[in-house]
Amino acid sequence: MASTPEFRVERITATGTLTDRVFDALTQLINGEDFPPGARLPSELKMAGRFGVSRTVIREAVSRLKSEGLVESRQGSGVFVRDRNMHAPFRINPSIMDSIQSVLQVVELRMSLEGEIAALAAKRRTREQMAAIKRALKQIELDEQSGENGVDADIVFHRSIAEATGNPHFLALIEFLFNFLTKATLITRSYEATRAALSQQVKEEHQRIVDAISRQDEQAARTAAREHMEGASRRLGSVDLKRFMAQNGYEKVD
Amino acid sequence: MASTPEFRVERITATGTLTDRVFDALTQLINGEDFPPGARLPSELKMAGRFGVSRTVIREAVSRLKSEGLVESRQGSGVFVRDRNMHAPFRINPSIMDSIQSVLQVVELRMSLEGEIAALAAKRRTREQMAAIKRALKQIELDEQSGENGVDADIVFHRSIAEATGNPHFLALIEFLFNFLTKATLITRSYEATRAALSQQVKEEHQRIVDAISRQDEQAARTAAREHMEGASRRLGSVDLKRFMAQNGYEKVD
DNA sequence: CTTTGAAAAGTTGTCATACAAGATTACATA
DNA sequence: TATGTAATCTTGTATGACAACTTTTCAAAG
Repeated sequence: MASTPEFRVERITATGTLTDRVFDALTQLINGEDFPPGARLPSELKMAGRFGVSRTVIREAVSRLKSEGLVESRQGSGVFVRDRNMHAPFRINPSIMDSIQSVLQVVELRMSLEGEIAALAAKRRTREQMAAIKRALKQIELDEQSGENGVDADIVFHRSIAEATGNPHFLALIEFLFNFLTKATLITRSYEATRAALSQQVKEEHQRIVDAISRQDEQAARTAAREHMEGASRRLGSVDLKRFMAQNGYEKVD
Repeated sequence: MASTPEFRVERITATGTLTDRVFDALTQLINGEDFPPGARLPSELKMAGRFGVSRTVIREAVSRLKSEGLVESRQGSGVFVRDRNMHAPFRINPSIMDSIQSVLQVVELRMSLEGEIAALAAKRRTREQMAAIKRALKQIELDEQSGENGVDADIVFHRSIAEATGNPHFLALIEFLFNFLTKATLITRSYEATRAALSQQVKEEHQRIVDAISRQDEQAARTAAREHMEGASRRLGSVDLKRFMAQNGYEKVD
């Protein structure tokens, strides 16, 4: 019975399209106290009035809120804040990828996962999955010999292991993290390519993972994967990531 | 110099608003071969013509594509498919949460993380963070005594541990997973509440985690957290999740 | 023939208006 | 008081217009 709560039109972002700004403002209001879960947003017409924009802009902003899972709209009734639930996606703000430390934090997340993934893969892999893993490992060598940078093959390799867990969420999450780390990985590999010794090191790390999974030794697989990741992290830390990112068109901080 | 590639208007979803359908169709086209990264989508006017809808609908669909990180638009120039990068969010389709197995897969993901989180927390926690963890543990007991279901306090507890890792991504990811598992957790706790022995069991599991973190024993923390999660998983598996979800208004499969 | 520069055309961003479709509210009537 | 229907409100969609910006075209200058 309570009427639509009043809300402050505060702090409209100064940059970007009007839709961007309204979206940001509404996101703030929803994440704040102004519109708790279940609350109804003011009508599009009212919001247009308050924000001083057209209904078109409001609708596009709301459309994005829907996409983010923050609200849901019911024709004839209104737009309602979703009950803080399972529709909100997991995001990593790309603009944080501007420091070595930030990248390493994502690497650390991946590292944690790779260990568990390897262990689960060791426990559950089928014969077919094992074959796929070995194929992927072989492909890495082939790529190396033919002068490819090896990133794609590397991703296929780790993905084949994630698939062997039998849990699709591991695969999905790993792929998501790859999106962030692809370029960083490329760094490492190309860096390594200039040093045969290091490349050999990586090869051995890979082989240890595969062997452990092959003989279904959970603990060894976890350890091998973790060591591989730690090695990657160490190698990554030794290049000037910041300069690399600038050269490769990474986005600036907002 | 190549002209805008032709595209098939295929398989427009049969349900939902026009915006939903166009969004789905465009998503398919982008994920397929039709619009590779870097490609420019046809102009909004052309798409409106092809799909047989107004430009309004196209714009709202594109607005959602932007929100998903699939495309970016440049005024005066066009809408371009982003090259596979870091803007795509990680999602778990809520509609898969309809079977016990699916829920357990998410639980397994969380389980893997909790172990690593506990280990990292043991390694890095500050004195302040340790105090926060102990406060959170105490709050769980208080809530239990005052008859609360304890879910909120439980979340705060695990969150305080994730914070102690010093890596914000762990916290963000754990919170994301909580969104899926909150109700499932509630199940377990309320189930446990009816059995003092089980509740005691959980209390001991919690205590072991805290102790290990307190004395900065990485391995013990990992083991304790993993055992706690395995226990939760076991307890979760023993209730009729499907019926519970139906009673608690979980969404139906689309 | 090449370069230059400005007009023309194309595209996204924003506004305004209108009506359709569904939901809610108000109110007259039984 | 209960009921059903009209009035009203809200979101969904369509259309037309113009602003802001980019790309293309093409004629004039060198």
